[in-house]
Amino acid sequence: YPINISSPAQIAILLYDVLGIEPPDKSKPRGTGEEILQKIDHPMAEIILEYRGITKLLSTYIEKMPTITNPKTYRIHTSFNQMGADTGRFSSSDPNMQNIPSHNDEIRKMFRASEGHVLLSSDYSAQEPRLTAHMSGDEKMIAAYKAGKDLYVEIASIAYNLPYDECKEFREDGTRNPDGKERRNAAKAIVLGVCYGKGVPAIAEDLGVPRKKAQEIYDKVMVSFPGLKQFMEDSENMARDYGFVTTVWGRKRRLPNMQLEPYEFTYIGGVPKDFDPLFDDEDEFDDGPLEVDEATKQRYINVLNRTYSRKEKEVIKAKAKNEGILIKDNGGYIAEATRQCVNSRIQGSAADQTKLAMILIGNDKKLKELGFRLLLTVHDELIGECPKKNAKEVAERFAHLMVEAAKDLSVPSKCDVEVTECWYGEPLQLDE
DNA sequence: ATCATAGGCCAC
DNA sequence: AAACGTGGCCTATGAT
Ligand SMILES: [Mn+2]
Ligand SMILES: [Mn+2]
Repeated sequence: YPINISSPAQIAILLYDVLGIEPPDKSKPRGTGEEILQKIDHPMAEIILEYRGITKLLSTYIEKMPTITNPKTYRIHTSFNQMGADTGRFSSSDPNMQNIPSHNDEIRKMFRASEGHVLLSSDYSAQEPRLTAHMSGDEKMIAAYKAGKDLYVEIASIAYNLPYDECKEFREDGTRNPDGKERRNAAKAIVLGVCYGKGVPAIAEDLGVPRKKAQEIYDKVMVSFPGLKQFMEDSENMARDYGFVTTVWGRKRRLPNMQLEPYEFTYIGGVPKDFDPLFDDEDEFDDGPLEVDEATKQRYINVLNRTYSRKEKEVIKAKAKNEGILIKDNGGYIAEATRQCVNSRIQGSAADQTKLAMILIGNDKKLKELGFRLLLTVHDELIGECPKKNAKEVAERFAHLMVEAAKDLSVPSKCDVEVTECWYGEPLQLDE
């Protein structure tokens, strides 16, 4: 029988039914995602992965772009959606120019500066961690950035109890240190994971270390940077109290789910199971459904809070249903909102900074005189073009204004500028 | 044809 | 036993 290799459903039939392979991830018994296929030791899994990789690039980028270029200018015109993301970030669509593969030599060559011009791309270095350091006020984090240190290296050295230099990718003499790189990567994964609300088990999985080891590192990071832990708790409390969180520059993100009750109770049918209108002397029924009384709610809440297993919770809910009471569990929504609290403040502050930089750059007379024009924003990065001869002057001004966008913070900002012919291409030398 | 959803995957 | 945040676009699939 022919099968469609582009159909996840048909691939699942092939792998799990026809070939009888055991699903590596029990929570996704029919999954065919990249991580799952990598764990399957069968030539078919490898072939599917290869096919996916190629067709993704082919359909989304290589075949798509030529069909939407302006026939006269050969330019592509994207839409930047000012309110595209709830955090304050732009989104980009039709086409999305914020997810062009950056590690693929073939695709990046597609985008070039116009004749006689160069592309300038300036990327904030560690934008989000720096803003996290600022917002948290954590002395050690701030000190690390003030001293021009690499925070991830700093954290690795604390977590592993090793000198700073043992946690760097490169040694003083310029030779590589694979152990150092691994330590730094682990620290980076943990800091980012913490900021995004990742749990310890998932961090362990990422790092390929036992859960216990991941927990150790996690705890050490939290103890070493008390301001960070406080910042996370403050962010959650802000959202619980006010229903929103704010960024460094005052942008709000509403998170109403933080104010949900963990459980909501309603009578199925609007009245208790034993409700008898003939013997009910209160007229509450006319005003809508009856509310479950506090004592009953509390009884269920006490039982529910005694267990952490989803299965047992389901049993309790089923029992309640049998007694005519519907229990809505908001735990999942609250957990999600709790992760969004911290992340939104960080991501939103970064978006603010980048947008402020865009305003400074768009209003700058000098850049205008030098023929510079902003083309794209990719969250922590701005891309523009200018005449080749002005490249050096523009590059300096460009980066300066991006740093200037956040000048009164407790940590410095830093930008890396690249001047290229093609997007992500080989850096050009800037003479004169 | 157009729309909605799911699974999957690209970016930061 | 535990979803890591923010997006958009691809194909498949089933409904209108
Ligand atoms: Mn960056
Ligand atoms: Mn970037």
